[in-house]
Amino acid sequence: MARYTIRDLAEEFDVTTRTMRFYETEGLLHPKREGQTRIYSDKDRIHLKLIIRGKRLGFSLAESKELIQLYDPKGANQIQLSRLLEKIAERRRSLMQQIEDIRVMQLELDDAERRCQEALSLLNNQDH
Amino acid sequence: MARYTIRDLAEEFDVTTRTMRFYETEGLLHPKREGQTRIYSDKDRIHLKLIIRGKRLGFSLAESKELIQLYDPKGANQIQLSRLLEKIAERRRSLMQQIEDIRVMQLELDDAERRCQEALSLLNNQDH
DNA sequence: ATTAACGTTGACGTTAACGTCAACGTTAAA
DNA sequence: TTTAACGTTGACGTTAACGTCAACGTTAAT
Repeated sequence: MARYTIRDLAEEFDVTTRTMRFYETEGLLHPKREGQTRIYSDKDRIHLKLIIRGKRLGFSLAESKELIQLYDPKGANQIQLSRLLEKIAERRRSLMQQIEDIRVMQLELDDAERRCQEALSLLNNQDH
Repeated sequence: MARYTIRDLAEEFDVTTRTMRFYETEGLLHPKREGQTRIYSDKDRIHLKLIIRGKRLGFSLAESKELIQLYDPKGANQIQLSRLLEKIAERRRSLMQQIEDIRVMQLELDDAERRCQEALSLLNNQDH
């Protein structure tokens, strides 16, 4: 089992230590303590990675918290498990929507780039 | 040229009229006026669509504003055009990162679903 | 022994992206 | 004609996700 300081993980994932402590008060990380000092495990590291990736995909911290819970369904009862499965399906739909959004946006970037290039060559022709 | 009221577009894109006015003060929409009343064009509608899609992809309003500007590079000078091309490239990188994030997250959802199903069948076996 | 680097808590500030509410004008139907 | 539905501006409130700062403790090197 690896041991990380708050700074180790903060630097690895390019967040501040303040952010790490904030995630803890929000129930997203659960480091152990040695005296006052926080000690993070591999599990905490994985959770942090999920949070960061979630952020890149536009998820809120509350949503990332749900994602983390999906990761570890031990101790859930039948009702909770069904709800988890629903959330998984919901997440899948959201991701598929995002893929479609990205596809469309890429096409639009193609257009935008073409228009930019055209405008540029127009300017260059005027120069000479 | 189509004409839309604030409510038309608000309902179509499921935002409030307050939000539409807010986007205007932020320089993202530019409806014409008839008296006091706002009249939105097809162009405004496209802009709103870009904003909404941007939000689904986790972009801020400031970023969506940039996207809108990419759409319409007329009147930009050479320096601005180069910067636009840079932004386009930057957006592409961001989108590719998102696709990779989605791919990984889908694999993790596969895992999570499997674990949920396993936990469920365990519970069902205990029942009987 | 004293600095420097790192850790802690707690209180308060900040920004984005709206929501809420009051006070008002315009048009359309009953 | 008055009430209902829709529009407006302006001021202020709210939430998420941190940043900033003060005041303090611990360890490690000079």
